[in-house]
Amino acid sequence: MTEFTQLGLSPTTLQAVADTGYTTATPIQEQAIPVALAGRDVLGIAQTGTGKTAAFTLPLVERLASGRARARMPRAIVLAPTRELADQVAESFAKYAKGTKLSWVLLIGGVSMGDQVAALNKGVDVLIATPGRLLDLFERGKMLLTGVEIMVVDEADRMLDMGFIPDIERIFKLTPPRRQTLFFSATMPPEITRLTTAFLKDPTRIEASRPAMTADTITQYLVRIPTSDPKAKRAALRALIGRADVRNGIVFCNRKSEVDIVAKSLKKHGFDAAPIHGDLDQSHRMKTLADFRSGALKILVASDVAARGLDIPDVSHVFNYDVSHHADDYVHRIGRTGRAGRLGQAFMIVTPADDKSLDKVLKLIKKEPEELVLDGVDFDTTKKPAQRDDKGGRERTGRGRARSTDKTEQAVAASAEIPTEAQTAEAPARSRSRRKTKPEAAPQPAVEATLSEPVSVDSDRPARAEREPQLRQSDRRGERRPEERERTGVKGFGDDIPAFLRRPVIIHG
DNA sequence: AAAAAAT
Repeated sequence: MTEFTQLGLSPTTLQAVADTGYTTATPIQEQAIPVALAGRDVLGIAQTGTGKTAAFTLPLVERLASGRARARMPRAIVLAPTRELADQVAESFAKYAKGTKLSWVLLIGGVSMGDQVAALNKGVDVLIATPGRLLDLFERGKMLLTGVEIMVVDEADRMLDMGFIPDIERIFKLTPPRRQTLFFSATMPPEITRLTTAFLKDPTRIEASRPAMTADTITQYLVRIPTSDPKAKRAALRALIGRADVRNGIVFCNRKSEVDIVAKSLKKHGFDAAPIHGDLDQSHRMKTLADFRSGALKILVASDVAARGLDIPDVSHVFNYDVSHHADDYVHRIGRTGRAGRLGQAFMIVTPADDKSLDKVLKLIKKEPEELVLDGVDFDTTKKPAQRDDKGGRERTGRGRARSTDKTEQAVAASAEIPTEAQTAEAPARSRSRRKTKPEAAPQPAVEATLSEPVSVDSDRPARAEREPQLRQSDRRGERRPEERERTGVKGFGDDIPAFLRRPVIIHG
């Protein structure tokens, strides 16, 4: 166990760390911080949740604290793949740089350039950016990158997935070769290796990967349904979400349009749900995420924008409404639960059309998720309501036993019952696709241990720090619209980034 | 089959 005090940080920085309540450094922090403080390049192989963000923010603050930026000449760049991730880095700066005179600005798309340009003109030490907006501003002549002393690349493999590598390469070339580079990636595909070979100088390689695939704090379940009918899938989803032990959760869909539909449907059925994906405007995305973090929103319906990296405190459940087409996305999705040693559950709704994607997922996770049978959910959406066998409540997929799919309450109530082995053994809905997985693996009795009293969203949630972050030099928004700093439910703030983005958030990596 | 990110 290494304390932050042993890492060579200055008293000012240590005070900022102490103010966050952290005392012990994570492995990646322990290894990366001394190397970065010494001015050397770092190649960090680390996932989200390892303390990565602080591992580069702290040395950055420390090394830049003494100097001062000139107009349009930033001294450091942090590149992140998504706007939300960039914002999280900014939150990290708000915490760790508060004892210094450092200034920084968030350069992301979806918000007006005015404030960003003004900050650049005034002179800002650190650019925290997504590649597109950074290059856009550069091309407009709003900055020079020849004064960059340190460049940080976060989640490089995800940037690769998103086609950002040419942009990253270009930004590298715009900065002086003698800069220090801190480069982070969860995996090292060849293209990323090539990049590090080209742009890092004798880097210290630090690996702090978490246990390879899926954490064993996550229990994975698989729910097979006999049809791809969206109505049936939504009915199954409601049955799962309605379970008593769902404190909060994320529902992942493969398409943005599906995210909207599912969120709307859930709301219609009385669930506290809201959508998030890349087509929603930035302020809306931020607000939804803030609500979800604070516990004001229970169910987040998301595209893969929320699969990785986002600093969402532990959720109790992840629901894969669609099976990911890419297996690694599945791993990232379910990694939103079971964090920090807590227990989490992940469910995957599988239709016959998903066999191919499912195979890839199963191969990657090298596990056989338990098959959960939804009692009392009718998947035959073509038939009229019929009587329900309340005594047993055990008929399953109702191929011939139709009930209306909108009888959510029935579905939910029934699904909370624990299927017995006898019941799971011959679920008719499964027979068709089970051969795709290991046929010899007997289905397990599912989720027995997980049923519990209903838990309110707000219970057992730590009180959020009330401390208002300091007004920064670059926080022109705050200067101009001070009233927004007080509120969290800001609507219609247009191009301004609202104050809730500035509140303290749990730090991770 | 998709999502993300500059507009």
